[in-house]
Amino acid sequence: MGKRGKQMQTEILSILRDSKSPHSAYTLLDRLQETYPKIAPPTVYRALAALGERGQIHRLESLNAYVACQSEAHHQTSVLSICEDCGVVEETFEPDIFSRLSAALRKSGFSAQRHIIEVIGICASCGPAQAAV
Amino acid sequence: MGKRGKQMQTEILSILRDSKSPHSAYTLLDRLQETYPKIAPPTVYRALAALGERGQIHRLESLNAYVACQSEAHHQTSVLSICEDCGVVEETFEPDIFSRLSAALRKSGFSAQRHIIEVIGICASCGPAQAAV
DNA sequence: AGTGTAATGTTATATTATAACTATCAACGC
DNA sequence: GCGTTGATAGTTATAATATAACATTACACT
Repeated sequence: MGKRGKQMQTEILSILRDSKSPHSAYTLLDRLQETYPKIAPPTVYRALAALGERGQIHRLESLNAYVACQSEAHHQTSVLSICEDCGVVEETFEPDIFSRLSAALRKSGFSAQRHIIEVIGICASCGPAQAAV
Repeated sequence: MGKRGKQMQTEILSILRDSKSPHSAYTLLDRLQETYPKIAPPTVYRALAALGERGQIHRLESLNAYVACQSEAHHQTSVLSICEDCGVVEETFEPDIFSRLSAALRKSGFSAQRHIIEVIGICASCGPAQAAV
């Protein structure tokens, strides 16, 4: 890995960590171009791929967008909850659910390799309790 | 809903039902164009949206692709397992998992509205047991 | 027929992602 | 040092997915 690649990964990670809402690859590209005017999409996608492989970011498949991993234990599969209202994404660890899921599928001979769990809803801050305040 | 819309939905549903693997919107567009040479992407996306609302198809968020719902009970949320090898998608119903998931998130004040569960792995037909045959 | 509304058609374009090729650079043997 | 090699990064172009915006048609009601 060259210097430039690392640099981009660090920048992207820090942008993602500064916001709890997801960013698309092109939002990141725009942000990076403020500093590095000439970078192109493949640079961003390469950095995202490397960060993803190390478990430092998660891709939200339902949004085509990316968030920083909120845990120290990267590579632990997590549930991503997405607030429809404010866009905040939270990460929850429910290892039980993943093992039950794998077990259920194994009954029909399916061998699970990767789980995607995303839940769309309304977060605590945006929920009805808060609407009344 | 006009006649044409229904027609497209029926065609799409029948294409999806004829194959256990997912189709992208543009694959469907190509297929439909064999019969209706002039249709454009919005026609396909409108039909997919209507089918989705009625629970007759599922969108695979991780693949940007669509499959027919395999159950009679549409709108029951399901687990979609995707074989990395042959591409077959199976639908499994695990209501327990969804309720546990909602319950877990509710603890932190999140109110779940829609669950996306996709599991990538190797199906029974492609698995190691079969590789040996 | 005339009017209003919803569905459909059409054109254009936005958004997301990757292929394919070129250039750079660092490590290594000579 | 010098060329060779292999990996990384840059560049250009384009593929793939999705929707905005507006025009047209069909249809229900009077």
